[in-house]
Amino acid sequence: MGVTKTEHFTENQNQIAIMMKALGHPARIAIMEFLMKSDSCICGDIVAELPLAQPTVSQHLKELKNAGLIKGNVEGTAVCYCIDENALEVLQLYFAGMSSNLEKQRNKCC
Amino acid sequence: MGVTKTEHFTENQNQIAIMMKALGHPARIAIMEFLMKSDSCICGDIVAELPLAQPTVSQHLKELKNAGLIKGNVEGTAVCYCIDENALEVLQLYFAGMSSNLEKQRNKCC
DNA sequence: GAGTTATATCGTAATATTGCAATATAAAGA
DNA sequence: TCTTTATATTGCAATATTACGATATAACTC
Repeated sequence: MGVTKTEHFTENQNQIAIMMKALGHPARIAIMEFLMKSDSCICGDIVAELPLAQPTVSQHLKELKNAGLIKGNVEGTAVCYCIDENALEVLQLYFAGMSSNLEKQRNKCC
Repeated sequence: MGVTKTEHFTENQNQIAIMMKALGHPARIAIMEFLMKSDSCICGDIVAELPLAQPTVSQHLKELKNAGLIKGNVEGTAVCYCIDENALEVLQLYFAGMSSNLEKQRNKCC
């Protein structure tokens, strides 16, 4: 097989999984951290920063964009990529909710 | 090729990516949510809950465990899986840090 | 328009993931 | 010990991901 059975899970579970999957690669984590720390969001600067070829970086950017984690603005010949704050908030709230939920249930088993 | 170039990224970036990757599948998100919501952490109950065959669920549990997100306790013939609170806290703090960082940098570009 | 610069897409090889049937293992009970 | 029950492992087919050279596209500059 090799096909994920997305249809058996809730829309929310699939949505979270898609975002997590996009973040499940060190290059894409590095891109997110670069966009967060740096003043620049120019694609060329990301390519220069990462130890990967330009087509590879372009592909990683595309995946982050498809997952809704970043957005891209064309500026002349350059493209400016930025973190989508809404997406990040979804993730932040998801994990905050999980953590506080765990707190309540402590020592229930194991 | 097809091999992730982990050696070019920081240990922290790789560690975060490993955990995110493990959560990058709806079945594994469903498992985490089940372990969070339910009183049970018995493997058999997870298998019963998920729309996947037992070997498939076993494999997903293994991946979550390898990523450090859950821990397993043998209890007779059953195995009790629980969320590793430390791992979840790492993720929660990671996203909280990102969110607050973004807040500061709002409207810098794009 | 020709050349330059920045980014995306195509094509492809190497490798990884997903899912499950079949089977193995390991503990509990008869 | 034999059987049952619960979980893990193996093996394999289908598919997805990763990386990059080659090439395409698209917007500036002259």
